[in-house]
Amino acid sequence: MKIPRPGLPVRGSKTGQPIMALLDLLGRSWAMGIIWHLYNGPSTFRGLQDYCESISPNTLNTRIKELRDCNLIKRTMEGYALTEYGEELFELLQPMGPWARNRWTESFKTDDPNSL
Amino acid sequence: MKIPRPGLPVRGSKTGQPIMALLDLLGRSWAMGIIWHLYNGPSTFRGLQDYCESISPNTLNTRIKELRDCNLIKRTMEGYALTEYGEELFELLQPMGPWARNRWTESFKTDDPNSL
DNA sequence: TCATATTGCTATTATTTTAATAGCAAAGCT
DNA sequence: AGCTTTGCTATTAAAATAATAGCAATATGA
Repeated sequence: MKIPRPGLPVRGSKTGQPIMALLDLLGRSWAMGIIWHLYNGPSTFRGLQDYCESISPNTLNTRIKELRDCNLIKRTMEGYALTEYGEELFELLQPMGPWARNRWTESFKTDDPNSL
Repeated sequence: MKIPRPGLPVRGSKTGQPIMALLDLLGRSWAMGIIWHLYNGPSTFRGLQDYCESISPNTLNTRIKELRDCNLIKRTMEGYALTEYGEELFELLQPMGPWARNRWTESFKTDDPNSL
């Protein structure tokens, strides 16, 4: 699949708006999970495989390549790690954790249809 | 594909941590794009099709169903719209727009390998 | 009332992604 | 020399998505 880049057309958007390219990139299987995991520290290829319980090496490889090409992760001596950009992005994603745990989970418990 | 739910195992995570379920849901083609678009206001099925330039009706349908089941969007008389939860989630996603435009785009212009 | 348009959707087929599995070369122990 | 770890590639199978056509229900307009 074509690697998205801000400024170039991507899957579903001919304008190349940076946000569309970013959503395309992050909306691929495991992309956000990899970023999420790497915030805990560098991880080897096989460490990532273990974390993403059902990813295939092909897919992981592809995703790694894409994320590297897009400046979000890099190789280090301890394995793959977030770049400074990757860390910034993670910090934007981070609030989703508490929101999912607290608010979103709660939405499944409501029987009041008006609240949706 | 199985619809993710906080507390149940999802693609790639047996623990069912809410964040994993959320990342699974959002990491499907067009899911974030649909949420992004609907923040501008309600949109019909065909309006969404136009927005997602290359989505197929099957996929759009599936995605709509998933997002509805997960309490992020709903049907209204003016078309599909974000629920209160969907709006909250969008607001968490929103900062990615400026970041993509300003910081991320900039990362592609750098020739200094040390900055990555 | 008859045609036309819009909407939400299904069906079918083709293409693209992803998963499952095996395995290999290089490097580092022991 | 044998064993492990690491980062992959190759092959095949399954699943997701796209492309395209089209339908039933409701509205609109002449």
